[in-house]
Amino acid sequence: MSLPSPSAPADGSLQQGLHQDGRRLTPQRKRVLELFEHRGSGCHLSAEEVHQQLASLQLKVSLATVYRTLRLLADMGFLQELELSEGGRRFELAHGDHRDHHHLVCIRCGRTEEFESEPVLMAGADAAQQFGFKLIESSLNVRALCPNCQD
Amino acid sequence: MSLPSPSAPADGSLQQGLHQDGRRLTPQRKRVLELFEHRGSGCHLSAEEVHQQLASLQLKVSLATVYRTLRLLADMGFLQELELSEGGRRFELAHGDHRDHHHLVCIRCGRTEEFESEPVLMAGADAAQQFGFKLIESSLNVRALCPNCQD
DNA sequence: CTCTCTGCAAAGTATTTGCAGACTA
DNA sequence: TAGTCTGCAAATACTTTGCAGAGAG
Repeated sequence: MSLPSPSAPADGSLQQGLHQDGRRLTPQRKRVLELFEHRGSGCHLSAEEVHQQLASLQLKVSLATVYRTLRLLADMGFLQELELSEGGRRFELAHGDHRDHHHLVCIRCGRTEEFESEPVLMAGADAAQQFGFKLIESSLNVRALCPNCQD
Repeated sequence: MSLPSPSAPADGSLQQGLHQDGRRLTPQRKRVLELFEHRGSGCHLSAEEVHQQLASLQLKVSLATVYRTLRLLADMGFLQELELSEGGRRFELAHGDHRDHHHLVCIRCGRTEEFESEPVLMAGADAAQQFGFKLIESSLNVRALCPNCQD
C-alpha cells in the first residue's frame, strides 16, 4: 500500500525532475516524498525518523536509501534541510511558493514553532547583496524556552 | 607558555563561574577560552580546529578534552554554538553585551561573513513573545553563493 | 536490455564515555 | 587530602560508500 494520495501533486514534477537528469522514479523515492506531503509542511524529520515512520506504515526503505533520497530530494528542491540545534539534521517539505519561514525552538524540550517575517527576509537579502553574495535561502532560528520549560 | 593575556578579562569570571559549581580552573580550560579571546569574536572554530590550533601553539589539549571544554564553556555562556550548514558544529566567543549577530554562508566554499540587523532581532523577539516563549538568542543564517563561487 | 537504484554490510566522520593516574583547591 | 579533570582508547551516533543483484524505462 502507499499513502492515500488523491492527486499526488508532486509526483508529476518529481518524475519529471528525475527524468531530466536521467534518474528514475522508484517506489522508495515516492514513499519518502509522500511521507512528507502527508505529514504537512510543519513537519521536521530526521533520516532515522523517516525510516521508522515508513517502517511503521509497512513501507520498507533501507536507511541508506533514506539518506540518499533525502539528499536527492533536498538537492532537487522538494525538501529543505534544517539546521536546528540538536544533533542530526532534519528535513521538511519545501514550500513550492518559495515562502521562506523561520523556526522558534525550545532548547529544553525541542518544541518547534514556525513563523514568517518579511523584515527578516529583507534583512537577509540586503546582507547578501552588500557582500556580493547571491542569495539562496535565509532562515532565522530563534532559540528560546517554551512556556512549559520556563520554570 | 600561555597566550599573552594582558589582563585576562574572562579568566576571573571563568574561575568564578567554575567554582560556583564545584568545578576547577585548569590550564586546558583556560587555553581553550583564551584561544577564542585572542582570535576575536568573528572566529568560528570546530572542535578539531581548536585542537589543531592549540597544538600549533605548542599547547597540548586532547581532543576529548576540547570537546568537553567546548560544551562546558557553551553551557556557561562563554561560547556560543553555531549551526551553520556544513557538518560539524562550530563555536564562537559569546558577546558579553549580548549583541546577536547573523551569518552569511557560502554553501559552496564555506566562506562566512557576519552582519547585524536590528529588524531581525525584533522579529525574533516578536515571534518568541507571540508563542509565549522566553527568548534566549536568535540568529539568521543566510545561505548563498559568494562572488567567487557564482559561475 | 541498459543503466540506475536498492539493500546490505563495511567504512568513515564526529563526538562521547570509562577508567586510571594527574592535579586543583 | 578529596574530589575533579585529563589523556587515552574504546564506544557510540550518524552518515556515506562499494558492490551485486533488482527493477525502471
